[in-house]
Amino acid sequence: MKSEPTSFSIEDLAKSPQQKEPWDGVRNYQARNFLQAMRLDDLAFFYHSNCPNPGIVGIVQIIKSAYPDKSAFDPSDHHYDPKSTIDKPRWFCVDVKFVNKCKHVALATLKNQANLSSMRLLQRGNRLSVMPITSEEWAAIMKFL
DNA sequence: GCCAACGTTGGC
DNA sequence: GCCAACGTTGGC
Repeated sequence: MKSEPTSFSIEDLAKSPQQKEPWDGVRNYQARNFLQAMRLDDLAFFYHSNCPNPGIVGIVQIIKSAYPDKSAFDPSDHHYDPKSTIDKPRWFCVDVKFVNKCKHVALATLKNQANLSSMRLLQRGNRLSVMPITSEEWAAIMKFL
């Protein structure tokens, strides 16, 4: 799960009440589908994007599976989408809980790993803010921590 | 700030 | 349905 640290960082999540937040504002169909594929208690890496040192910075846990994203209903919200209604919600979010901050694993480090070359995060033109990871990739990255 | 990649919009 | 225009993402 990717976030720009200037808008929401792993530190922000750690400082949140009960260290949990809805992961809302996702407005891409493919990313939405990945959110909906998440299951209660799944773990995810928290990735800092669009910053001086992009990379994995921590681990979060899904503590509530996909439910309608209220920010799409709010006209004053930056992520408002009039095409998403309470009766027919188009966008969804999950709740994530802070698990830990980990050693920073830089994007460059991930790119240097031969066994991670097929990682979705590393594919050309990837722009999804939420994406799946294989158990093999997860295990390989855990060895850095 | 630049630029490549990609998604969305809307005219036709 | 095609495609140009535009907006966004995100590494560098």
